[in-house]
Amino acid sequence: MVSFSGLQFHDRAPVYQQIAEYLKRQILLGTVQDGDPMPSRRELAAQTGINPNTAQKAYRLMTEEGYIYTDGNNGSVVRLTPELRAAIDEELTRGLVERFVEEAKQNQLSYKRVIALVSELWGDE
Amino acid sequence: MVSFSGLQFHDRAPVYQQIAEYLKRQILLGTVQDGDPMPSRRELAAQTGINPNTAQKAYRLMTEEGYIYTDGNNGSVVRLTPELRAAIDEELTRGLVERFVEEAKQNQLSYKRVIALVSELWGDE
DNA sequence: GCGTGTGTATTACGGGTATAATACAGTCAA
DNA sequence: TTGACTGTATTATACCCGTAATACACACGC
Repeated sequence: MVSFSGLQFHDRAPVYQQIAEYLKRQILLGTVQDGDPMPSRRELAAQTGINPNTAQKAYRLMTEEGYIYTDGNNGSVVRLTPELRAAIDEELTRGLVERFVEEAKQNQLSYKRVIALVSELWGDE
Repeated sequence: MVSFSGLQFHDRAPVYQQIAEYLKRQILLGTVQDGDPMPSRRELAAQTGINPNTAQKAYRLMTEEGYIYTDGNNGSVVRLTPELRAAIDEELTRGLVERFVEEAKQNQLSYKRVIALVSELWGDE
């Protein structure tokens, strides 16, 4: 059963999008695999403290994007193909860095300074 | 006269916030300096194709943040102190990188991979 | 059968954002 | 003085987001 107990919301994106993104992260981490059952709408809502309607909206989004499917009354299940996994990696990894680089350039930051700041702010490693 | 003709809006933030951020970028670039006159609300609205009320909202935000002040009926003027400039740099530079690093860590990206991706996607330089 | 849980749908409300249409008072040049 | 511009304010509408309260049909175990 896919768990959303570790999900912490922020206010920079709609809640239902954050839920979908959380699932994608779990997929990339290998925590969630093809065929894994999703909690019910009401259970997810209870886990995360949101409204069941918002949970339903998240499931609709994930269904539209192809990451889950719903079998009648038996709940929803994760669907994962190599293509979907590649799409997630593209969005969460390259897409993240692409948006950052674009914004950094828009702010006229130099490559050198960006690298220095990333190194400084990364902390350990 | 401060110009907003180069401003291109996106939909990830309210328009009035994007206007304020654009001014801050111009300040960091040195294009805008202390005492520079701002266009009128209606002129900014015409320049950028937005509603004068939204422009007014942006001016109110910039006034509250201290980057402009309004002299009665004579229009608004940019105010720039070393403290304000430092605050802008903190927000637009360090803040940007901080949010990126946080999100990258949340997605379990390694420091090494992030640096590699930034280098790859940066292009020239 | 009955209760519980399931997915799904509808309606309503509040808040934030943006637009739209005005309105008013002040300034200033013609 | 008149007209055009200025900043400022108000009201209305519309959309998205999230919550809230229901409602319905279906499936399953007791």
